[in-house]
Amino acid sequence: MSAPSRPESSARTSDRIVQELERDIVAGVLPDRSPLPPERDLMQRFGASRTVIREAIATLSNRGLIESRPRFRPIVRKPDYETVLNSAGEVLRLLLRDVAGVRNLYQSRVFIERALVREAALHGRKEDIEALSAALAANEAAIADSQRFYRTDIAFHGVLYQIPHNPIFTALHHGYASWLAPHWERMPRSPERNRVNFLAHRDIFRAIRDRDPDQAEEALSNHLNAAWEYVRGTFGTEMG
Amino acid sequence: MSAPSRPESSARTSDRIVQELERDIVAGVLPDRSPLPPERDLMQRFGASRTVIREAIATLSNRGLIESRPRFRPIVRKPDYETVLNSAGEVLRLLLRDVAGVRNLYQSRVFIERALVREAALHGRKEDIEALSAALAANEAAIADSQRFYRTDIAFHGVLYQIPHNPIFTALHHGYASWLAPHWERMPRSPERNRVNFLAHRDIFRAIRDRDPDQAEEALSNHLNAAWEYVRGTFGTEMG
DNA sequence: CAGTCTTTTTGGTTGTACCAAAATCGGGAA
DNA sequence: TTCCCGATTTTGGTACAACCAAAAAGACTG
Repeated sequence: MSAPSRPESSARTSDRIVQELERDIVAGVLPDRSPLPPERDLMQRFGASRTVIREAIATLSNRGLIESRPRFRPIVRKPDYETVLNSAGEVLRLLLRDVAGVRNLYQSRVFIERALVREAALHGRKEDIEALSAALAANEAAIADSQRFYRTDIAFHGVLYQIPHNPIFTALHHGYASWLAPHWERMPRSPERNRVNFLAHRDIFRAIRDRDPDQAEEALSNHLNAAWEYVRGTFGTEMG
Repeated sequence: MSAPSRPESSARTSDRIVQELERDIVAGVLPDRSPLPPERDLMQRFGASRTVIREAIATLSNRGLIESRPRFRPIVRKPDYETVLNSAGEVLRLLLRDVAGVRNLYQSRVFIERALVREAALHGRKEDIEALSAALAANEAAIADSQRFYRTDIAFHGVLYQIPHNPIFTALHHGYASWLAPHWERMPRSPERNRVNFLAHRDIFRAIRDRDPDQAEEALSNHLNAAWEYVRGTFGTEMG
């Protein structure tokens, strides 16, 4: 176990190149947002064929360390937590084709947010509460405009993810939003429905403001579970 | 916004092949654990050059949909949540080179586990409590053997991640274990230290068994924060 | 039937070549 | 001079042919 159980036959040239370029990117030798050197330059630098170089580039692209639109020079992207979640998302999407996958993901979201509202109620700073209050106001102001309401809805929940001041949660929020979006966007919307959601948000906010974690958690649970029930119908077949 | 904002110049042949192979893998046409067809077969099937085929294979490999050891036939891997977390992990590792990254990750773990022990205390079933009890016993039995203690330690925490019965958390536990392992393994160990950790586990377990979520959460916080303080010293420089 | 040796298959890599689109350059028009 | 447009160069996308070494498969022998 403790032995280096990875013979790790790193005999693949492209892997070496990937590693080296990764180093350069995180170290800033290849600055963020700058274009990657041309493939023909890289093959000279690494003494490898273009095939190998392109393989390395493809790997970096899949990792999210470079943005490569089809006919353009790849752009270097210094990795952050968004990058991490994005690369996970590409595979995750395959698991969201059936309802079970969506349910698992949504359940995890509810679980996280329950903890987040507790955290907000117990340790949220004054600025956090104010940010929440502002997001709530924006949410209310958008009730008539379902398109805008959707965005302020996401933003309200987003504030919760910022309270721990941990970039992982910020990224996670964006992840949830983008992964669930395709399923959520087909949910029928209306000012009445928006109003219901706004009121739920208000309940959550008030519980947090009043420093009542149990109440906050319950309000959030009710809100998200109701939303789930609401979208259930939009799925094709049955579900658990 | 609502317009298909993705011109998505799908001019890349390999992308099409990737998609098609992905379909085959999730649909089971290419069974899990079976070897991928030889590259030369694939180039005939898709009417593309080997260059393109290999690019597609590289992409699938990076996504975790096939396991490709250097000189062997790639093995098809039907994606699950482990796959998702693994592919995230490859990028995440780059962010764990500095202490801030490790701290962020560890903080998130503490946050999750605090919620998990609450959940266990409030809604854990009898079997869950029993599993926890068994893991605790194994943990105690391994106090003298630091190597084995480490494993039972991870296993004890792992039980917590299984209580929500959501495969995402199971995968997340494996993720945390493997991502943090390189930093944790350099922590000095001793039977005395193991005993301290075991007692902390026992406190957590008792609080859960007694259905006291607040107590469970606090016991877990103490345990994990103490562990963090303990490994702080093993890092090179200062930290926040 | 087991174990060993030979042949075939297959992945890893290189090199070259061609095309089309992007980036660059340069000259002419305003 | 400045700006715009067209010609030229650069660069990414794809294809084909070939070679090597290791793996897999098959044949052969004890």
